[in-house]
Amino acid sequence: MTTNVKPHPTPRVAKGVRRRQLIEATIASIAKRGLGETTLAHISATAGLSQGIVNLHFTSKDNLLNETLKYLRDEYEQTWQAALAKASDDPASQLAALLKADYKASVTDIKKLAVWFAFWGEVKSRPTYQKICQDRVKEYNRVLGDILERLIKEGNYTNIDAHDVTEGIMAMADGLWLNMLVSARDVKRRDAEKIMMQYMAQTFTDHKSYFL
Amino acid sequence: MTTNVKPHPTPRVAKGVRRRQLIEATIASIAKRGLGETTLAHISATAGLSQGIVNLHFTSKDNLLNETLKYLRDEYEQTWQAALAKASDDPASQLAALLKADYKASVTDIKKLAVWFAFWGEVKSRPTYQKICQDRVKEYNRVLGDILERLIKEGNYTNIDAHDVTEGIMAMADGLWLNMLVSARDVKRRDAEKIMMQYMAQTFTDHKSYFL
Amino acid sequence: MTTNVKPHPTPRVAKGVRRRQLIEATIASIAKRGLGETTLAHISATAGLSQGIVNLHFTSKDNLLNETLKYLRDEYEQTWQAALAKASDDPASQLAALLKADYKASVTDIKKLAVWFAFWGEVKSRPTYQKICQDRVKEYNRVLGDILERLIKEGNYTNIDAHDVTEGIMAMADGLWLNMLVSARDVKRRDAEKIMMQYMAQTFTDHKSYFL
Amino acid sequence: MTTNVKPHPTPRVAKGVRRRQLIEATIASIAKRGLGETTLAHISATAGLSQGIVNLHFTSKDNLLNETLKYLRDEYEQTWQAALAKASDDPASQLAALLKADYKASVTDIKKLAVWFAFWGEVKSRPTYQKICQDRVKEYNRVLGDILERLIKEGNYTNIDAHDVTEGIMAMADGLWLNMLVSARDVKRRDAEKIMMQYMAQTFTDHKSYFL
DNA sequence: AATGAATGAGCTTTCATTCAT
DNA sequence: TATGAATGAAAGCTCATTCAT
Repeated sequence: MTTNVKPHPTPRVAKGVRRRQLIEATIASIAKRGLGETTLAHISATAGLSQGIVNLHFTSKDNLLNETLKYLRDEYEQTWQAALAKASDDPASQLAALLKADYKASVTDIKKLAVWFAFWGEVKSRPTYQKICQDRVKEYNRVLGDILERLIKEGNYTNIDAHDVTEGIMAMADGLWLNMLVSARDVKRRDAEKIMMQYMAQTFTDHKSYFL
Repeated sequence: MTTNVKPHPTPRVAKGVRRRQLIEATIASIAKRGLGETTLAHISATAGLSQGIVNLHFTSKDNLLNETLKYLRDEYEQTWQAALAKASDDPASQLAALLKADYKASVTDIKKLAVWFAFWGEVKSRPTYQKICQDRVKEYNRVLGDILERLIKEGNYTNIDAHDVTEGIMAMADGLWLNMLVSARDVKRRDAEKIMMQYMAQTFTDHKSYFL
Repeated sequence: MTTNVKPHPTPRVAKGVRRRQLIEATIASIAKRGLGETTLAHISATAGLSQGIVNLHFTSKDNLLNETLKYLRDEYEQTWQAALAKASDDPASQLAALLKADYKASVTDIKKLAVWFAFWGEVKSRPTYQKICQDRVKEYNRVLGDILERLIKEGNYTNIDAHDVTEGIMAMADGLWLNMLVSARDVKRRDAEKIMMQYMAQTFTDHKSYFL
Repeated sequence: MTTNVKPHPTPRVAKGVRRRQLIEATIASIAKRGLGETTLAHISATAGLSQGIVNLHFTSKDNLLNETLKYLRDEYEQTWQAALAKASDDPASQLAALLKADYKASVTDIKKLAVWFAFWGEVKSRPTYQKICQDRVKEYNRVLGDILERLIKEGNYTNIDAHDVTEGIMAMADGLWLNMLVSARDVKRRDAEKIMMQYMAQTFTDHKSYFL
């Protein structure tokens, strides 16, 4: 007469904890398999939980993916804002601090890059993703633009257009991420940072020392 | 055994023509719906052909996607090589011609950008895609590197590292593509070109006139 | 992502019960339509369950068919072993009991015969089927051979070769099954048994009474 | 300017020749892959001809399979009738000749056995197959029955029922074929013949010498 | 007579979602 | 809350059949 006992009566945890656990399982699964091959079964298995768990906590897969993207966006924002808070007030220092934040280990984590690009790949056909991805960039763009304007004014860089350089920087930053993802070429974290800093040094020649 | 089937009115065309037709339908469908939502039914319907047609000509969906990616890679290569062939021999002209090729209408076609990013999004988990994407970049990288080395030597830009600038340019180029795709910001084709050209002008100050 | 789905009223039962239900639906479908025309849709409909149910419980159609064949093999083995257990110890009684077991209603059930032959028809090209079919026969062959040896020794049937008669019996048994399946001729259950018993009576003339 | 020339302008042959060629390709394919896995593509490839060829000559796959089964039936009938024609007139000789014909190499060809069983496996659900298979047996059954009746009368085997022995023989014959097909046990051609002959020797004890 | 590209119904399989436990 | 058996729409792929060449 064997008394049948559940092996793991999964402990109850706070709602937020479970949600974060599932979001992180989602990131892990997308990084491993790609967005297209990621199923709810993979995600719940990665989290060590049961089939139905995602629908319980997120209602639908679509919603989980949206929340995952938002989570990454927020995490990214917090990272650069923290870096900025620590820097001195002068624009060159702030610029260097802001840009270097992109090459912290936690940001260039290849798993997270893979997830970013997975979502970018669907942006065109998924307005929700597009919205979230634009949000990621909007505030960053504004802050970066302000810093550049101050730097241009203070440094008297009369022939430099703040807006264009903002776009140039952001483009190069994204492109360096892509290279880290796709490339067999040796664009590693510190290389990427160096390339970006040289761009700045060549652009703001009188503030070279801040970047190199 | 299976069932009766009605006649078919489709005109016969050469095998290569049909394959290209299907590849183009694939690109159209990915651009419209995303890679994840693109089905063989969509593709064959877009091509105005029957369900089984893809398996007939490409054996499997996977194979069709690989061939589509290769097609884009080859087309891209032909575009920049043609642009280069038309330019004069001096490195600054060649550099300008090479980089500007990225902003021809046929290249920045938003549909094709969407497809590129759709594939990049799966690169991490699909070795075949990674291979093809690396191929796209390899030759370009070599040619760009050579031009930069010549320019640096001729122009006596002693403090510029050819390799780093190569990577910087390629990163910015990809990033500008991404911005064109994701952005609601007004990074349009000519803006993107302008941003890139200013990067060059600031880097190779003595050859400004070649870029602006 | 995929689609909305309505509730489901099916009562929960133990896994083993569901598996057996599906195996029996498989047998019914093969008997009705043949192996070649049996689809998972038929099987699940016969079981009164949904499309996906077979893959849920058996992973693949192939696996379901293998398990179905094993189920028949085991059931057959249990039948003749039970018959043998009930018989007295002397070899002639055991022989009669063993052979008569083949003509019990549950064994000659035309549905099951149809399934056996359906699988035999694929044996040559399906090693898994061949393996299972050989298993069915191996133990039976050994037990029958032992009984015959004892009978030959006790009865002093010096000119009879146990091995050959074993094969002869088994061949005739299978052939009678085939005749029951194919034939419009009146080879029914009791006829088949009579034919087999006469073969035995003619072979073991001094033990006639055990068979007739 | 390459003139495009068809590699093999398939030679035209008489209709009957092409049909037989396709039937033999069918047999080869069923023996190799089983009935369930045999496609028209396999068959036409085996015959070295084009896709549409079967429908051209046989209208449908179903019809081709029916014709294949008839072909085997006719071939079998011709074999045993030829053997009978060569034997002397006395019933024991005729019986021996008739039964031994089943173990000629051309009949026990494992490929053909595989095909027989493939069709038998579908007999229950395919009335057409059943009809043809019954035809195979009907005439044989009549002839064998006649021979046995003559032998019983001449030999004064008062306790032997011709009809039952007919069925017994036919069953054993089919069963031996099955064993040859399924078995890893060493039931080879000559073994099978020996087993059958011993059955006869034990049944018609006064004519032993005709069988052993 | 022969070819083989094209068709499309039908198959197996996958998987987001539901809900009784 | 959490589970996981059950669902069923939708996917990729197969293949008998058709027919312009």
